[in-house]
Amino acid sequence: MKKPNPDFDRTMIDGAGSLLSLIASGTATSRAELLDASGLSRATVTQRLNGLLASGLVCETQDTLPSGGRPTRLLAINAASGFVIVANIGETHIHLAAMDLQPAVLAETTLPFSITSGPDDTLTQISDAIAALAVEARKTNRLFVGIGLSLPAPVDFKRGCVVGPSVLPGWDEFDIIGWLKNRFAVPVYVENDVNLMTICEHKRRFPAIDDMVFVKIGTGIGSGMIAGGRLFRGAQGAAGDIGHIQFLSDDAPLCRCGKFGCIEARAAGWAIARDLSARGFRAETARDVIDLVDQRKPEALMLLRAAGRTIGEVVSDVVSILNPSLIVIGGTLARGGDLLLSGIRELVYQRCLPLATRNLSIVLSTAQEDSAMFGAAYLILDDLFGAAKIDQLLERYCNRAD
Amino acid sequence: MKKPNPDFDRTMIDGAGSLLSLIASGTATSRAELLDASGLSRATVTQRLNGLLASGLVCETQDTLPSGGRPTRLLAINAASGFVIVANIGETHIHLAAMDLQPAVLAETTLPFSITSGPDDTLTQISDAIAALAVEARKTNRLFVGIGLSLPAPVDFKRGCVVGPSVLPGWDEFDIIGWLKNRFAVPVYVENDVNLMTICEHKRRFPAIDDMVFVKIGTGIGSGMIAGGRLFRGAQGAAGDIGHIQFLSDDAPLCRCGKFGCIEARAAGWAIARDLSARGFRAETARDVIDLVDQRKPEALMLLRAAGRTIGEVVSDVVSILNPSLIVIGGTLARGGDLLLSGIRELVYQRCLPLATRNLSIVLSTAQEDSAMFGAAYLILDDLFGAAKIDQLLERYCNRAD
DNA sequence: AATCTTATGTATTTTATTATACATAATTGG
DNA sequence: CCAATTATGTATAATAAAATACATAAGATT
Repeated sequence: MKKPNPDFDRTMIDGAGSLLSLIASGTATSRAELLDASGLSRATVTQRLNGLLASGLVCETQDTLPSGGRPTRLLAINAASGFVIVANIGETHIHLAAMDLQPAVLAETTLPFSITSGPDDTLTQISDAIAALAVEARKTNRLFVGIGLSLPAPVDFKRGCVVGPSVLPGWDEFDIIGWLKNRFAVPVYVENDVNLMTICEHKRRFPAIDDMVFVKIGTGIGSGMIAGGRLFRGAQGAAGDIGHIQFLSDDAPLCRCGKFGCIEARAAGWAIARDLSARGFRAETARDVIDLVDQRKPEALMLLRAAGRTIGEVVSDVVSILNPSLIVIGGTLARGGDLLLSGIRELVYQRCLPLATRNLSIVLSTAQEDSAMFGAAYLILDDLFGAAKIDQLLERYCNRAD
Repeated sequence: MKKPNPDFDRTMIDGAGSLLSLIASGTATSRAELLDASGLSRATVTQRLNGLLASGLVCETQDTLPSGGRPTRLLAINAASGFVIVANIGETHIHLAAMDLQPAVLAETTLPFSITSGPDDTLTQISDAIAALAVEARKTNRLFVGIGLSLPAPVDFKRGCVVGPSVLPGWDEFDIIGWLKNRFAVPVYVENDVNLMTICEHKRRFPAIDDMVFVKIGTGIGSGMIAGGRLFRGAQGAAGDIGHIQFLSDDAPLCRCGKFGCIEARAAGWAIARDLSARGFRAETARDVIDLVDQRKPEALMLLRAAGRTIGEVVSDVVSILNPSLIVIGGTLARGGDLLLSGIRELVYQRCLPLATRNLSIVLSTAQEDSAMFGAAYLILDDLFGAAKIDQLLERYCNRAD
């Protein structure tokens, strides 16, 4: 494999990190904007930008901006210059993908997975798959920039471990970042799947919105929050864990957490499936519920609508507390569409103060199955191309080019 | 009045803003730390720091740090070099204070106030009082750095106005910042009183805690949130407005907002006073309630305990959603101490997942009446001495020194 | 008091960046 | 095709900051 540019010398991109960050974040997409945003002089910007262009990390796009005179050439991160590998641990499978810096999928794999597997076995399997994907991705002379892992459990993002008892027995406090860094010399990120879906939804559809909440209603119920434009994780990474908010009533059902009356036990996929089973239907998962809804079974329609109202109670609490400008409803049950949404809207507009709902939208997610994986890619790229870490990344690009 | 230092020349502090910010934020308190934190060279730091010292803005403290050799001289913002004026609009009075940069009170005034006064009249009164305080404070040759206004209503911080219907009729959308800037050529900040109390509690007692919630339980109920070390305001500045979160029951009382079952109608000062009145006591305000509690009237004790549990229901929702590491309970009813606290703790530990309560503390506020005013001062100083605005502030110091 | 240690200031050289001015490039509109 | 217009690169002088090395300060230790 040839190097992308043999005339490349590492001194050419000394100090170019800030420019790279500006381009990556979309703050500056042209030379003129770069001059403005960086505060550097024309000569310096030209010199450093040439370094970045020679390194292959940055490229000029096809498009130009007409300006009345010579058109402005637009700059962008060269998506082909690197790749990330993300893995999403689901309830029955692990999906892995190598993605370029767009991020767009380059290659994928799926592994079988049992929730009872310990972290060591699972991470060994994942590592092998990562290694295979990396070999593939490297064939096009890309730099391996990072690994992202999505888990269906509360995650302490900074420490990179699952915290608290969860659906993943044996993972509590296990040092995932340490384990993976031992095998791969790249930055490793671990995050909860709902948080990653939140990031994906925010980056893709609502990048301009600073305060939003994503609610995932699938087999379980969870949420992620964007506060001031950034994911809000709370003290232990448990922020947004709304599934086990309770409200009591005469018929409060038993939740899988051991308490009575949690909204999960009232409105999550498994709870609706339970209620449908009691009425003689065959239903176990959120998907079964949606299948029955699609068949227009009246009982399923009724239960989903009721679930919407139940969830609406909690969403209205969230709105009162956080005052977001957008609520996005996702997860398998969100395929129920307006059936679910109307109940949520009903309760929110009934319960919240006018001030909080004045500019509030409540919409359905358009995210696909793979949104957690894209979220992981966004998370990695935003962090690595951010001002704080960009110089380390540049360093790694240089070492490769040697 | 003499200038603090006649040998002062504005070119001496060119570029010294970043150093000033580092000192103000406490990031660097010595020359060595300044060198480290700024990344500048020894010569540059010496030169700019000398400028700051000559300007009177920065001073060396009495204390030095023993180091084995020559002791390290510590640096600090010279609290005497400037002043802010803050005003707190309460239900019956407006308190004003001039404060130095510590912040510590230099002079105070109180004005009578009626909630029905319109913004124009009120601001005229406030302005006159500010002008008088400013004359006083300027006698010691200080620079007037900013004005802060605390309001008992939801505030859109960026726009500087009250939003939504509130206890302040006629103030909705009134441009307070514009009005005051018209009269005083200094930065003006407007914020909700509970948010300011939150800032005060955070800065004074828990500066190291990144995620906390302050709950004010007085005549009404409100809260403020620190998320990631910063005040979280939400989309319209209504974040933390938890007083009107409802939960239904057979005996849901009517709230002053017009809905049934809000926690305010169940557990705020006015609601307890209402219940005590129904039992033949004379009680109207939160203070009346606390007086009866102090007299150990069983009915008052019982109602306060019950209020604790009611508030605990909402606080447990807040904990589930935000995962803070600290809850601070303040406001007049917080004088009820453990009587109130135990009910809150009981519900939170009962309802929240162990992960969320593992490292959670729930404590009483120690804040005094004036905490909103100190909060306002902290808000002003943190913003003006922050990296983003420090150069403007320096500019103003220079113009004065001319 | 002499010595050690760490803090702090300063002079000098070297390097990096800016400012300025100008040259060149790539369009649009006539 | 030409002029107008805006984008972009580059040479040069001027400036700011860093690096280096050394000098001095102020306490602790002996």
